[in-house]
Amino acid sequence: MDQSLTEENYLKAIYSLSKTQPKGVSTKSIGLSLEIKPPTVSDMLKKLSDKKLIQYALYKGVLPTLMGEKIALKVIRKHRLWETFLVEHFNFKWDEVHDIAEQLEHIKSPELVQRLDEYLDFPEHDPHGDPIPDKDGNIKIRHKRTLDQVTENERIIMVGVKDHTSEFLKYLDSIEVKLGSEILVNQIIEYDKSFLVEIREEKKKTKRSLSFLVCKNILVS
Amino acid sequence: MDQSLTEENYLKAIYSLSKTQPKGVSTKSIGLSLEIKPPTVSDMLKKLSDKKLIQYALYKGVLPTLMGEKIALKVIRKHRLWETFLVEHFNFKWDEVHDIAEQLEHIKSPELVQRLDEYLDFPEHDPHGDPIPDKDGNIKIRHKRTLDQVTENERIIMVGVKDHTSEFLKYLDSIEVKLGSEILVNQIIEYDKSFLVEIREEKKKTKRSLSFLVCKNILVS
DNA sequence: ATATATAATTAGACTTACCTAATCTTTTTT
DNA sequence: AAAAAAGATTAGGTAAGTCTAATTATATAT
Repeated sequence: MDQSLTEENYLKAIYSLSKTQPKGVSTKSIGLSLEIKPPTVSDMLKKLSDKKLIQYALYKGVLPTLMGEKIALKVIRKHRLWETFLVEHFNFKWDEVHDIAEQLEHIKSPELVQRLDEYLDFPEHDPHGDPIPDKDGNIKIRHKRTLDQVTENERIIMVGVKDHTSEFLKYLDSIEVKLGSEILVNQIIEYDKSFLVEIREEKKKTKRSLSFLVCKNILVS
Repeated sequence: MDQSLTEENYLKAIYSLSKTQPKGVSTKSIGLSLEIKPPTVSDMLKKLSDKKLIQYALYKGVLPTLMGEKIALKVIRKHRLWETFLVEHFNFKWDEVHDIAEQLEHIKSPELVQRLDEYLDFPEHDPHGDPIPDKDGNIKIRHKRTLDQVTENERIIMVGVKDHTSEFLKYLDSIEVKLGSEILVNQIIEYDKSFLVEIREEKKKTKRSLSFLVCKNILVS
């Protein structure tokens, strides 16, 4: 009945990749995402398919079944709840929690998840702005724009990141861009598509130049 | 450098058993404690011995080395800190936390343990009265009496349990005996060595009869 | 449309952690 | 002190999850 830690990781990866490969997730991309060689992935796909957790036909990409998706969402729920917990109660920074949550997400105890959710007062988003699935696996995927899609003179709010690496998150810290920051796009430089913006906090207003790559990884609404 | 989850469990079991088998822990008892068959235990003993985590000679009992003991104490520390956390902050009962802590104790993050310890304000005892090793692995093992060793008319304080099963803990709940309860031994019945006691709480005083077996599993000071 | 490149799978092997059956050692009993 | 019992180890095997090398299938490019 229960999945192994490894199976959970595969399902999570397949679920996430299916959002960008909706016609079927390739063996190769799963391997890249989990740092596992393709033949190993192939074996696991067979296994997950036998368990009816993914749809699989030889040489075609895979997609989670309803059951598989449900399991993936449970793991993602736990991951994001723990990240929220670590930041809100243990004073970790948003770039420090991923690896720990990667372990905590596999703790098996529905009761614990319930208490955690209550303790956090049923949060809807984790510290990176990602939505937290509810206990039935319902997730609100609001289709968000990235900052690079915003036009000149728009005023938007930073609501999430696409790149979750500690490197990127620390960079955002250094330029004082955080969830909830108000960003005014003053000018878009044609040449390199970089953005001149004004970041407005409580009292402070700061002018910054943001590269195209950085803009591509900032979610706004 | 790092131990596997399995190795950690063996070291923890060996450490604990060494307290009652100080001349050497038998293969059989390790197997019983971990519910693993002796030949499997033998294999692991060889492995742990190669890693210099236990002292081992064929057909003799084993004991942890300094390094092995240090690792065991780290795991025990995490287990007891998590149990404390679950009871104090997530409102679990003392009989519900063991299995969850059994999983949480293997989370690898020294930083997390440190924050957990701080969050709990550096507790010295877990919800069952067991001492929590400090971050250097120092543990205060106070040699405590069990209730059956107390003489008539003594007044003592309940400070721990020897039996950690949910069954026993729930029984104690049902008779309202908890850590810190004041117990007055009124009479010891010769025939079955049961104890007639008075349990004193804030306002209430309750008379109870406790069987010899129950007394054997209650630690007092 | 065929050749080439890319991707996926199969075949065979390794490690960890487990097992049973058989053997060897130590302890206990008579 | 020898026989019996208990305990520990060795031998050989299994399942999960990984790998490399070889093969097969699909996609791409002339």
